[in-house]
Amino acid sequence: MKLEQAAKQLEALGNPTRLNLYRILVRAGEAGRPVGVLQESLGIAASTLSHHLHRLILTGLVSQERQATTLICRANYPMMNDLIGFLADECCADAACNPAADDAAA
Amino acid sequence: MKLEQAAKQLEALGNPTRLNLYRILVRAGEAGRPVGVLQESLGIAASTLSHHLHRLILTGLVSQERQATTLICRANYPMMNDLIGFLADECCADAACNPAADDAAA
DNA sequence: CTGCTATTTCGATATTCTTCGAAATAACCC
DNA sequence: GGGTTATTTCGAAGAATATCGAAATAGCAG
Repeated sequence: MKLEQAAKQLEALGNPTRLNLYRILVRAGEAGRPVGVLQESLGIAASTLSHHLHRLILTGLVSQERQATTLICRANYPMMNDLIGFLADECCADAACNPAADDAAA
Repeated sequence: MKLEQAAKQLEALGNPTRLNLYRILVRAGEAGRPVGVLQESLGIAASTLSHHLHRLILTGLVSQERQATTLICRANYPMMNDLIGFLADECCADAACNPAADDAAA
């Protein structure tokens, strides 16, 4: 079941607009970014941005928090780390790129 | 430009069938797997598998080598490591998930 | 409650993806 | 060359995606 989730997250990041968006959020750190600021940064229609944000939120890669009328978006770092961990585990599971992982692969 | 390539690779992995396929290849290690074996493992039409393999090959995540009539497919580990590196760099660029990366982010 | 700003939802369109079977190609054996 | 197995390319159908503008909602200020 983990594979399905990983695929969804990878798919979410596998679109240039969303990857760019996600990168901005990652670099924004804890402060996050309001939707409006993201829209100006990306130069796309508000509805398009909303659509992409929704997809990222569905996979758990991004979270939102209301502050009055504006919505602050933040990257969900633990989720990203899980995803990187999944890829790394697959990659090194059979010691192909890291001989030291041999034992763990069993 | 790196972002475009990363997005393409993430998109390639962001499909359950392809992610599964890629995982099999990753776990197969240096030995790789013939296309026919992959087809049986995945239980999909040969033409469908060929299509997915083509996409993975286009992104550089998978390579092929002929051995007589069969084609051996292998995961391209360095490419995977690059991709993981890209994600990790974005993730830790602003020290949000790893305080020690502060300096590198400047 | 009225108005204002921020954001989402709706509806629509063009593009891309996924999947398959049938036919074509590749490499070998005899 | 003829036959056999392995794999790809072709052609097509249905589903999903990306994008936008217009209209609807959310939250606050008076």
